[in-house]
Amino acid sequence: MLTDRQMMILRMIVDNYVLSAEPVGSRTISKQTDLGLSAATIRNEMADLEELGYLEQPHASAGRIPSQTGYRFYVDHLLMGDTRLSGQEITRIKSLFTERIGEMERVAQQTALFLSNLTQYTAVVLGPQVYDTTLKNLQLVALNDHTAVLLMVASSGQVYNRTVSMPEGVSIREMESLVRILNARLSGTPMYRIRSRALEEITHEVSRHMRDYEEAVHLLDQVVTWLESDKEGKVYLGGATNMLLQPEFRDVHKAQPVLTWLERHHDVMEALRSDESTLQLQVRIGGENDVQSLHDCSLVTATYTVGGLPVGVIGLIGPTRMDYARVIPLLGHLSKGLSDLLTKFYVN
Amino acid sequence: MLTDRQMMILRMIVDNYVLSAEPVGSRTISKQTDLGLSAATIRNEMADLEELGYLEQPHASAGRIPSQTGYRFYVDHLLMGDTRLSGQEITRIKSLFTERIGEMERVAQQTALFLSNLTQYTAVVLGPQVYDTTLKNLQLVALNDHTAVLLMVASSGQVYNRTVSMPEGVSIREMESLVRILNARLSGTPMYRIRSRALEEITHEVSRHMRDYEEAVHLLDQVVTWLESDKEGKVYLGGATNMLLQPEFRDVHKAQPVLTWLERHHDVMEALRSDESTLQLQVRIGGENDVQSLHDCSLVTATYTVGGLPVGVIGLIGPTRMDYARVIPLLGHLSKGLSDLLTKFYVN
DNA sequence: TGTTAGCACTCGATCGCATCGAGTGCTAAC
DNA sequence: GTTAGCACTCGATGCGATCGAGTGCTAACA
Repeated sequence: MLTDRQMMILRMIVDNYVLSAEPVGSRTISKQTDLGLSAATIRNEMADLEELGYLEQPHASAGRIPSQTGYRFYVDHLLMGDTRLSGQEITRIKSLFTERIGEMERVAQQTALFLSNLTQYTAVVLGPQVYDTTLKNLQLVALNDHTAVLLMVASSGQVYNRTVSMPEGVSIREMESLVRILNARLSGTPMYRIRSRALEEITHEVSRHMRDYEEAVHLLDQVVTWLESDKEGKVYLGGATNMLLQPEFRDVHKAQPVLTWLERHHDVMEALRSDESTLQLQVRIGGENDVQSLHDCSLVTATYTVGGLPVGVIGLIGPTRMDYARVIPLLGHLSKGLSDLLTKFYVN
Repeated sequence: MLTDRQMMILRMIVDNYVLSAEPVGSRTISKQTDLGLSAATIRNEMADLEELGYLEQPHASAGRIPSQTGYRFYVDHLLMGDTRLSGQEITRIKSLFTERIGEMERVAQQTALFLSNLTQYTAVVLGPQVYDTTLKNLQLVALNDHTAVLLMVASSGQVYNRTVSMPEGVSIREMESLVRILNARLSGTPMYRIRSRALEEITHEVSRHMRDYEEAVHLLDQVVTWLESDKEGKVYLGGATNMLLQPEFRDVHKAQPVLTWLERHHDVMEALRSDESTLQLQVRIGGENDVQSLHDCSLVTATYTVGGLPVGVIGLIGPTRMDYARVIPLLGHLSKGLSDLLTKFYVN
């Protein structure tokens, strides 16, 4: 186990390195500490800390930088209750969520921008995706004789739409009655049960309203398939180019894989969605990330909820040398605020 | 005016430079040309072309690179009918648009990805935005006692939604009847005329259904404001990080402004939307761009239409040294394909 | 036993300098 | 008008000297 002094030194090294991005020397620490310890003493401690695996030396005559385990220890044991947010920042966070809610989309996008502006890191917000949602409403709006828009509102307030063109032999009228039946019979049904209920109860009723039985079944199947299809949540990015501001990514070849990964929204979603079920705030440091491209990054994520159920994730991606002391409480407050806002709106 | 030979040399220099990103020397041209001209002759011509402003020399003992006017001349006079798309590529473009249309969004996003994959440049697609669209349908779907989703379908097939929370003293029922009235009275109305018609004809009818007259007027005003508010089209990017693949942007400080600009979707929209009304394909080379951050880039845009009316823009952003000979016909085909697809669906 | 001053040592960063080579401009000959 | 030849330019590359921040170790000290 580390002595108190070692912890203090480790902590100072991390704090310094986070700020400067340059290896921290013994003199620097010696000067900053108030327990008048000489550089030589610090050096001894630093050598010990390196042996224990908490520090690293980029090269023989350089200062020390925290190792991955060093950061891990810092995050797990040295940050307890250390919130480095100014009162001003906290009120700014709160005021962000006092606005009227407009579209869900806009809230998510704005949260991402806010986070990235405040931190100079890259923010990721996974749009709300509710698993045990039910079907609220289904509508068909005809655009012309052969095209219509199918609208679906979920109980979580999300709206999905797709354009459908009528197959030969099916009129818009028929399609409208199909949708009317579905709406009447299925509204309130959990999404994942839609198919079974549709097949059980509705098929024959639908076919009564349509001339072509084959087409009727086919069309019904298509609509149901769409309804139950994964409405993959969206990914909102803020400040992706902030990555380029970080000294460790000044080399294009370092930055490129990360930025490219960020463009693959599907992968991003997959990577973050896995943290969702544990309601905890998660910190993934460097190699702790499963994603290869993020091995030089850290990823801090928090889950936000509606009525206590996890529905989405907000997160920050930055270099391993991340300002955890700021980022962690920031995400904490923000996910709380977002949860409260959404809960107020979408829970009865 | 340039001689035929000068044009040929200019053309070869551009072609070479586009490929290699390195200044082109006289020997290179001399070898490639079949009219057995020696390097010295080419050198003379190149000196002339430089004096005329079509070429530049990065430094005294280097080869030549095209100047902005050089590119301009190349694009305007040397590319006529020169389509360097393989037959395979053309069929790939066509097949991209034979799929079923799902959501408009997906089409736009996929077009952007397709373009960026095919070119290694950054693709931008402005989602369809129709100006003289009419209101097709308005719906209110209640989520609970105090929250509902307001849906609007435009005649162009686009769907907009927003969450509304009931003010004190207004019930969901009342709101529903308000929306019903609006729907009955306004559907078919051009968007820009909604406010005047709403105020003229509807205000007093609405107030008959609501207890609180003040609230009624206020609510009506809010809904109308939302309806007529700019439904700003969306911006879809593809391969933004492709920018980093280009040698001219290997330096982070060169790439950063462009990538940051691309993140500001509103600015991107503004910059591209201006080209929309001219149905022509537009080429903006380097400094021809109004946007400062794009002074080292070229922007090629094409408009796509529905029923002959411009509704959106697709474009490519790359270094000034862009493969115009490929990019221009590519955008031409693609905008044509997109226009045809959308027209087939959305025009009766 | 823990702390500290002193000192030799290491190693990246920076600078100057020589070298190399692609490519030019110019001149003279064809 | 075209071309061979040649001196010249200038970025790129490589090498060695120098510099300095920071270390590890030893010996002295409290």
